[in-house]
Amino acid sequence: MLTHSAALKSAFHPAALLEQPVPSKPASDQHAEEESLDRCMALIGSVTYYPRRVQIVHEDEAADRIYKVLSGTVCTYKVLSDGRRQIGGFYLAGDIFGLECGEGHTLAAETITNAKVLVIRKSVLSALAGRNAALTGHLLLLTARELAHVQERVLLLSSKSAQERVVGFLLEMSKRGSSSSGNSVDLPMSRQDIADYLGLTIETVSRTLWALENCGAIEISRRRRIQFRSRSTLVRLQQ
Amino acid sequence: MLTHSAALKSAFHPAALLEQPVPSKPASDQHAEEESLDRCMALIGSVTYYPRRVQIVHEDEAADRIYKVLSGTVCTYKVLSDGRRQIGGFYLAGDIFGLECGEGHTLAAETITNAKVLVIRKSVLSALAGRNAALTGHLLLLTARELAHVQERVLLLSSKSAQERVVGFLLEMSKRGSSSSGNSVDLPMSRQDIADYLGLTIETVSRTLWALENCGAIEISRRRRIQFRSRSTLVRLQQ
DNA sequence: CGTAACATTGAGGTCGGTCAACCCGCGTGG
DNA sequence: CCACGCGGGTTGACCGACCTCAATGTTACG
Repeated sequence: MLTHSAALKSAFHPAALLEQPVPSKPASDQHAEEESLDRCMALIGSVTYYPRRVQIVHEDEAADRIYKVLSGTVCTYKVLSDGRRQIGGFYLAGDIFGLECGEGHTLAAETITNAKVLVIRKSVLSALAGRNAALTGHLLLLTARELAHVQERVLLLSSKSAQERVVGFLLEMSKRGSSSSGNSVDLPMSRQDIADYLGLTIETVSRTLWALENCGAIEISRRRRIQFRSRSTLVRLQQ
Repeated sequence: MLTHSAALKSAFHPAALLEQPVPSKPASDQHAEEESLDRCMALIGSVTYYPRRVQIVHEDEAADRIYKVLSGTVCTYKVLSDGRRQIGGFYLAGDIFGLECGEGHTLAAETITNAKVLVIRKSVLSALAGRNAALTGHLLLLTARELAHVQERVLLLSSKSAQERVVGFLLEMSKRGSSSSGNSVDLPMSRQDIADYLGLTIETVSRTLWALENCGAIEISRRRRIQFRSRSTLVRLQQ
C-alpha cells in the first residue's frame, strides 16, 4: 500500500477561490454562511491529490485536521482486532470528514478512488473562529448533521435485514451521488467496501444484489453501475 | 450538580448559579470552559421533572431544544415501521441529548426512570453564542464527542456477536454509571431496553447474561444489579 | 395473597456467515 | 495469438448464531 509521500501536495492556493462558481442567488442566509465557511477553508487549507487506495489518516493519528473532499471518494474505517474492517462512512465531493472529536477515537481514512482533498488544520480554523463566531456555528451545524446521519446508520445496522441494508445503501447513494445521473448510480466502491460499510459479507451483498435484479427492482451493468428499474419496489423493500 | 428546590418547572433562576460548587482547581482550560457552559445553560434553561416511562420528545417534533439530564436516566429512540424500537442512546445524570441536527432526523426521547431534566432552547443559546464564541465552541466539542461515541456504537453493532455486544454494554455502563459503585452496576433500564439498544432480542440478552454468570465473569443479584467477578474475563470476551 | 410486569428457559426455524470453487476482465509477457 | 496470473465478483453447500414462539418463573407492589 502506498503512503502519504505518493501524494502531490500543493500548499496554499488562493487562486482556487476564484475558480469556485458563485451561486447567482443565495437561497438563504444559511447557504450564504456555508459559502463563507467554504471560502475560509479554501483560504487556510491546502489542496492535496491522493491516488486511489492510499491511507490519508492513520487510526491513532492526532486529529488536528479536518478534510474536505473536492473530488473523488474517500472512506473512514476502523480495523477490529480480528482483522475485520468496519467502514464508518463514504465521503463524496463536497463532503467533510474528520469532524469527530480527537480523544483517541479517530477513525482512519483512505481513498477509494483518486481524490483531491482540502486539508484544514483545526488550530488555524479555531483561531479564526475566535474572531468569527459564525464560523464555529457552521462547524457545529455540519457536525450535528453528521451526527444525525450516523444515528440513522445505527438504526440501519442494528435492526435491519441484509436486503433492507443493501436497498437503503443504494437509495442513499443515489440521493447523494453526483454520479447518479437520474435513474442509475455509479458506485465508486468495491463490493468489499459495501460489505464493510453495511456490516455484511461480500457474498451476502452479491447475493442480495442478484435477488434485487431478479425481482426486477434494479439492473446491474458493468458490475458497479446500478440502474433503478422500480424505485417503488426498492422503497417498499427498505421498509 | 444543580440543587433546585423549585416546583415542577422553574424558569430563569440566577441564584442557582451561586449554589454551584466551584472546583477548587480547574484541571484545564477546557474544564473551566465547560463549567461556564453549564452555568449558561442553567441560567437560560428551565428544570422539569418527569415521571418514569414518559415521552419527553416526540419523533417528529421540531428540534429547537437541547436537554441536560440532571438526575435519572433518559433514552432516545426511534420506532421502525414494523413496530420494532431502536434505542439511540442512554443518557445519565450530566449527559446532554438532542444535539443532533433538527432537519427531520429527530429521535424521540423518553424517561427510563423518574428524571430531572434541564431544557434549553437552542434559539436562546445561539443568541448568547453570537456574543460568546467560546460557547459555540463547547457545544461543538460536545457534539463531536457524541459523534465519536455513536461511531463507536456503529462498530459495536455491525460486526460483533451478541456476547461481545452485551459485554461491551456492561463495561460501558460501569465506566459511565454514577450508580456503579466500584465493582458492580445498577442498570436502570429493562432487558427490553438493553435489547433494543444492542439490536438483539430480549431472550438473547437474557441467555447471554446467564452465560456470563455461568462462566464466572459476573453475578446477577436482584435482576438489574450486576456484580463484576472477573473484569479481565469480560475485557477478553469483548475482544 | 394476587396480579401484572418483567425475566428466564426451551424447542425449532432461518438468515446470513464460512469455506470453497468458479467466472470474468485485464494486463503482461512469451 | 495464447498462456498465465491476478483482483474482483459470483455461485453453491453447509452450518451455526440468533430469532421466534411459547411456556414457565420471579419480582414488585397493591
